[in-house]
Amino acid sequence: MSSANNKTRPTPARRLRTMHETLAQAYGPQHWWPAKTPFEVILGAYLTQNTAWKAVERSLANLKNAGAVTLEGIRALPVEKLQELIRPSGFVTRKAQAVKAFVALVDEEFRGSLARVAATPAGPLRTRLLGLPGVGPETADAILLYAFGKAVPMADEYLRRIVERHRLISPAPNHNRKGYEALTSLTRDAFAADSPNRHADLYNEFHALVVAVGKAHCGRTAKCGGCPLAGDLQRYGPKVL
DNA sequence: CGCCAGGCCGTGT
DNA sequence: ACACGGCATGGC
Repeated sequence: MSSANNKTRPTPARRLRTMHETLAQAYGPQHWWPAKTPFEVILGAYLTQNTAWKAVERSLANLKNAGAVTLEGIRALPVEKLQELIRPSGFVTRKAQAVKAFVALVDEEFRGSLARVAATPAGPLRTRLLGLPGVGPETADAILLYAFGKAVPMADEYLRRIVERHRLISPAPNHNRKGYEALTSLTRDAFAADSPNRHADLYNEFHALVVAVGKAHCGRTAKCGGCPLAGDLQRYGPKVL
């Protein structure tokens, strides 16, 4: 046997489901995504790529002042002006072009209607989004889940760290596409026993809680002191990193 | 003043 | 397939 308590150790999916409850107790309802409209969610999803949310807030404030938190607002904006407005969140060349490309997709393939985009089934829509420049799996899933309410689990750097540090999955290949899918697959498994009509809400809340705990405790170096999940790690994990 | 943030992409092996 | 830098900017 590899360890003394193998028999009583829950499956990784079970542990993750329990961690969701622990986080929900610790942090309460998160009311995600922090945005008023689906399009604002989408803009935030682009802008927050490898960027602190605080910086995204300043960019969104700039866009609001310019009346550009709408499809038509972005359409009317020259890319140079768009770059200027989103400058606080960095990677402006790429992000401005990427946002323009999203609007172009809506215009050219959905006749300018975000509602028509939202009405598209999650699978095909995910493929379309992944075909856009500046949209990887996480951005695509954030849009599907938080802008359009699809029952799509999402993962991020924080979840990867939590899952790795708690040894829920093997040390794993770094960062690549396969690693991301392992995380979303594990998340699906974690909530598989829950009613399907609750999955969208559960995925929504779970990721929001992961970010909440992640910001406080799951930086590049772990800050496990005071972490609500420390008990789980102590009980089942080999050691705190 | 360095490190880093709610990733993605191109290039090299 | 997978590792590795670069990408821009501002907070702490």
